[in-house]
Amino acid sequence: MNEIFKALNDETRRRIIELLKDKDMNAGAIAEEFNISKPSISHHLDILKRADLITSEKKGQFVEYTLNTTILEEVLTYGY
Amino acid sequence: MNEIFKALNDETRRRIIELLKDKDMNAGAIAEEFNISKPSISHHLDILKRADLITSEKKGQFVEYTLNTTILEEVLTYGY
DNA sequence: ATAATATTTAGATATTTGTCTAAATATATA
DNA sequence: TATATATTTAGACAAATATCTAAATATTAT
Repeated sequence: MNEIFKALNDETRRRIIELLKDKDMNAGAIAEEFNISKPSISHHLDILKRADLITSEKKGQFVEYTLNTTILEEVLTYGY
Repeated sequence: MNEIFKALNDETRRRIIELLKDKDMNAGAIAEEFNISKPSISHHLDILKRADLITSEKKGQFVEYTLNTTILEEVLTYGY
């Protein structure tokens, strides 16, 4: 749970989550949405992944990221 | 919303929230629950207050802290 | 095979954050 | 008023974090 709050404690990562609510996206497409270098976005994706908030799947040379809605539910029910 | 996630991104502050779910407490009583100096706890309380997660009321020489359940609800419905 | 594209890893750096001690402020009590 | 208790403020410092550039890895296409 610690990892989840840590992951959510960043505007960029919260925006990534919002993007993935609409549709799955690959790392490059996500990076294009920000004025931040690709390595930095990759780092954010890693933190989201470690928190289990997203999952990734290699598709050819791309890596597609998907929101893990199950874990988001867990946060939303935190404390009940 | 930024302030709220920031406030929740700390184990001590989350434990303070849990304590205040049970009952209102003054700063000293809260500090006793942790192996952390009072000034540090005061700092945590300040962060929780800025996030509107708790409120405080001076009662004599004590300062009583109360959980703001309304704002907690906001977090829990984040993203809907 | 070589070159191009997509992504991650490594290492460096500036900023933020949690903690402490010492001092300041506020209230209660003798 | 003087002293004790409760809390916060101020300033310092170490650890964590977000960012960058350069390099490494993986896949596709020529």
